[in-house]
Amino acid sequence: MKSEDIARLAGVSRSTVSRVINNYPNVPEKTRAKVLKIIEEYNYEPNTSARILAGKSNNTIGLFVISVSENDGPSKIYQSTYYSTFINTVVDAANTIGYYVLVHTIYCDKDYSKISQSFMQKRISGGILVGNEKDLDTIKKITKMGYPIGIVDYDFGEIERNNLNNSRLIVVNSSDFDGTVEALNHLINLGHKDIGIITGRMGTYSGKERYRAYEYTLEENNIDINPDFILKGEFLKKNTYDEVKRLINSKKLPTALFACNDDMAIAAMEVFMKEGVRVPEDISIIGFDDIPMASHIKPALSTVNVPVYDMVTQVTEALISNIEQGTKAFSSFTYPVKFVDRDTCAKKRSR
Amino acid sequence: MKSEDIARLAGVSRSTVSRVINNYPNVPEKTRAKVLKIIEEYNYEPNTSARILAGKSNNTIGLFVISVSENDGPSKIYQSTYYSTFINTVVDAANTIGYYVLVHTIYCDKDYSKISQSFMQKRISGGILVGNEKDLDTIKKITKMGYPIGIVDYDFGEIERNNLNNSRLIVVNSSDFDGTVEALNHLINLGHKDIGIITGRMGTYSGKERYRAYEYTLEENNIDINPDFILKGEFLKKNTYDEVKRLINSKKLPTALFACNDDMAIAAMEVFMKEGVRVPEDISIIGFDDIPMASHIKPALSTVNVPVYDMVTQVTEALISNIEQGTKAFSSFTYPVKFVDRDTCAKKRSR
DNA sequence: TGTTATAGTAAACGCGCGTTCATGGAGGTG
DNA sequence: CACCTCCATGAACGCGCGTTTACTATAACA
Repeated sequence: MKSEDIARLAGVSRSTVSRVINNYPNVPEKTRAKVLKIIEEYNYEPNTSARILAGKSNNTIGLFVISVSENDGPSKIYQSTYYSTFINTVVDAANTIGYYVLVHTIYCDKDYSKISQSFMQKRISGGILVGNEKDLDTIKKITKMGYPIGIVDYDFGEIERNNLNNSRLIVVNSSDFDGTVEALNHLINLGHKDIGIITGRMGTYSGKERYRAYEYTLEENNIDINPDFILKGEFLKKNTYDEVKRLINSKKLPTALFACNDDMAIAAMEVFMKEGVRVPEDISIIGFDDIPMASHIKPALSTVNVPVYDMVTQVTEALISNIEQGTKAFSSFTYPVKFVDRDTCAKKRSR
Repeated sequence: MKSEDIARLAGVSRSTVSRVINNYPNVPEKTRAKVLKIIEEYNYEPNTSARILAGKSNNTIGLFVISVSENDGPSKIYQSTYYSTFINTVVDAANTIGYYVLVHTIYCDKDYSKISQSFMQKRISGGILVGNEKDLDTIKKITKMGYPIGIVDYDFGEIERNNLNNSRLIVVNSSDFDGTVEALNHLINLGHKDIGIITGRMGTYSGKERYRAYEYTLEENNIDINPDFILKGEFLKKNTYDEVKRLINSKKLPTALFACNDDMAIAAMEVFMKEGVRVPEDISIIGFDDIPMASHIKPALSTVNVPVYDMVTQVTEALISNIEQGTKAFSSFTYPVKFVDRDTCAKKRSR
């Protein structure tokens, strides 16, 4: 069933059918109704490929979820729960406005080329980058071709430094620096001075920001940073276990630990509790993100709430708006985060 | 940049370029190399729409996540965590074999038409149905058009009853009946006779199967079913709270409760603990699915593990294999589930 | 050397639709 | 009644690529 068939059945020409489908004004109501009736009757749907080829937008955006290769089989699906919710939100927001979403998983340092490839092959109208390290070269390449992209969690400065101000770029961040400061101040107010950190991936913006805020806050409060208290994490539970074990076996334990995300905070708690270190009596813990599980574990995790849903909806809507209006300027949004105190923080006890 | 440009630059005709791209045998190695060099040099990527229009497969499958409309704003993303992991798994499995995935969210009873629409408009090679109630009419329609679809969790019987045996249909189920029987037998072996259930959505296969197993097992063990102990659930935490509260306020409490999924089990536990009913001392609880959170809450939830990752990977691979081979027969897979006893089951105490 | 098989390639058509341009007819005005 | 305007509509072209067909140069053979 193609538009030609509809035309024949309706006793008009293909052009008229096309005009009806695309809501052209200059077709009389009577003819329009006649054509619409046939379309309805035969369940006709125009072929998207042909439309795109003939110059129409394809109403499809690409979502690129950049994750870390795990190769742990089934566990993979657990690790990525956080990013999974991104997908749902983007799809929902886009579908609502009549856009389709083509989802890709990109593994860091491996298949960034899939991104520009998808743009060129599929002629998608725009893309959204979410997850770990976003490759600057890819971003440059895409924007240079004139395609719009939305990025969740990216360094504004990087945009200016690379003269990307006039690109069709949308960046949505959360105020991670402030959130981290707030969380750490809470620990300091409880009397803690020996405050450790499990860092995130330093190649990501939030990873850098959260660590930067850690250094800043401690310095601001005249607290020396103990290098032994800095655990190198990857935003994953995976290697957190070993790092925390090593911390426990070292000479001195901090009295508080700030983890750069909830997954690592939860992993740390598991190790502590298994090794007989009580939370929060012996050590206070704060996470970041406020994933659903944070409020369900015992003790409930104190953490920093990030409005992921709002951020992702925003980037999706802003992207589509950019697609339709063809804006050629960089725009950005920053969402406030909020420290949520639950049951993993306690006053420092004098030992 | 189109194939004509490549042809000109390589000093050959467009046909030769096409032959190179599509790996036709009858083009000498020298010419092939020359063309490939130009393609590489100019980063040429053939236009997918044009290829599809010219008769090529588009290597894209549609994923239709059927969920329940919530309209709870942000909470929506929490509710759907379970299905979100489906998306990731499908995308990963498909991408690995070189297929793209177009993701749609379908709300029950509302936009089933989006499914067939996507098939006709986008000319996707196949589709996967996941989530709540799958609309039989839609399935009939798609298969009648000759398109293959994979379904996770669907009644085999429905296939035969509707003469869909010769359709390109793939169904992947888990042995929910057996799993439920195993879980309930565990409760019975602990001495429980007053066993309640929070049902799932009865329009889904697993919802029906798990309830059927409940009736079967109790009858098999000569235990009368107390209608007051049957709570009507929807697989969501949402209305579970109220149902459980009502149960607590009624004359008699069961000594064990089987929830048709973990979300509802966890919701029930929350209510019980808030109302001073101890788990598992006062009431034993078992869930279904074994979502990540199940093992993290306190007390850790006893539940039935479903190999979601394997099932979803299977349906994706089977679908793509069907697409490429054009098999015209129904095929099905059933995955075993396994009861996992954690900390929410205890012997029945004599009161 | 003449003939036939063969490999390599170019030209042409079609995929389904959007769009432009030309045409014809209806209605209005002088 | 003649002329012009405007609106409805159909014919034709192009989007980029796959494929079929036909042609040409080369190799193989007698």
